Amino acid sequence: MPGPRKARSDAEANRRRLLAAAVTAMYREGRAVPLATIAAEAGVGVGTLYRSYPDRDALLRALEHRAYGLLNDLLDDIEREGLSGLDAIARYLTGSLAMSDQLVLPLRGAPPLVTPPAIEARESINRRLEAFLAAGRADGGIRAPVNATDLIAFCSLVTHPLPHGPDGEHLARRQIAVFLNGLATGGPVEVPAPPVTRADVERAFRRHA
Amino acid sequence: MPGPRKARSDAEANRRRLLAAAVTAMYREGRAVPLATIAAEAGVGVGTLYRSYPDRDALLRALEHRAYGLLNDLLDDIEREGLSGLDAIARYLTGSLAMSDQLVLPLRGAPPLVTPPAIEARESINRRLEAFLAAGRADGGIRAPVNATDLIAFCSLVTHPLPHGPDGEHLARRQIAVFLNGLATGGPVEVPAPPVTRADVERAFRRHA
DNA sequence: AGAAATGCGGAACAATTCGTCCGCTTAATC
DNA sequence: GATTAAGCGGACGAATTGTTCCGCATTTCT
Repeated sequence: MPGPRKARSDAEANRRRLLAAAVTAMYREGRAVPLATIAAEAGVGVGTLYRSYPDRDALLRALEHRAYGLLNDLLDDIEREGLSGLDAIARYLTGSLAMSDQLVLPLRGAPPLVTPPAIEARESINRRLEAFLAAGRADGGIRAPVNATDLIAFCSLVTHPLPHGPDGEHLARRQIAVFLNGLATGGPVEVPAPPVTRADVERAFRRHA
Repeated sequence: MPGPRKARSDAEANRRRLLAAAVTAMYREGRAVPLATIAAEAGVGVGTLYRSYPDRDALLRALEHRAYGLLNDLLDDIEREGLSGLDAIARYLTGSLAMSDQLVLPLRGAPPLVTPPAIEARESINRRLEAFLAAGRADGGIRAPVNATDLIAFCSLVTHPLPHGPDGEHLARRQIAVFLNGLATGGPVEVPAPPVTRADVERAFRRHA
């Protein structure tokens, strides 16, 4: 019996190129970028794109999965360097920022993947960030009672494509710095519910054109 | 000579309905929502939409303009209440969050409007926030050397549509609280340039699928 | 090298979305 | 109420984007 032949090596290379092109094109033109553009920039035909990723969702899922891999790699590096507490978190945030063009789109928008590996990847990130927080609270570097979810939310915000100009990154670093300062203090982590009620908003809304 | 007749009153009402529908639909389905959907939800025909806003850009410009109006109204309220310093900023951020579904889309993406009224509106916001910051530094409530641009950037981030679920708003309030804590402290507002170099990113990127 | 199957490209077709145009409705005016 | 023109709706052709399909190139294996 002629067992199943090994997969062709060019297929995987193409998938890699497609993901890279997808992330770049989406970062540049938004999620709605035509799939044909992605294929062209990856240097492959549309057929190749559709074979690996039957629809846009499949592509986005693959990007999400890849983003988890990148973040876990970053955490590997941080742990390997022996960082913990606030330093580790600072490193995590700046590291995420540095590769924000690879992470941004996949991690916002559609509901998160519920496949076992994706769940495990998210839990890994969560677990490791919680460990940094616990260490920071132990050594006094972190006093605010935040949790890993808060960190991830902030990270997701600050790595978003920034308004305009190349000062975007500079601005993002300032945001990170203020956030880290906030973590270091013991102030409240909850702000009162919006003093502006829904009714107020609608009044203003009607007042205005 | 029969002078020019007064404009019909239904036209402006339709424009208002269109803007409201646009902001809602875009918040729900993203910027790329078909214009026909917006028209349908506003209860008007597409022709009416195109008459007032010849293309998508014109619509987005109108939304941006409206967003500036809403923010300046909010600042009016805050000043009328006699708030200043950190309190005023807290109010500004939570107030913006409360109407984030009205602000979000217009203020991100395309380059900002350069028409005189838009410029004046932005300068007004900037000026008033700088005044809050100055007051806060004077009364000691704010020690971080941030500027109005930093505030606006944070606001723009935190009012973005939140990942999922109705805890989104709760999460956003926690972000605001940490940010305010950060403002209150005198820590550095700059974090070192990313310790992860571009080369590192690309290595990780290649290592991963 | 030759055979077999895997994967590729991109033309062709289908589905959306855009934006225009024109006959009809309705508000403004007398 | 009659007149007038601004404004409305929505069908329709154009343009863009999504998806399939199949002949051909490439890789793997003998």
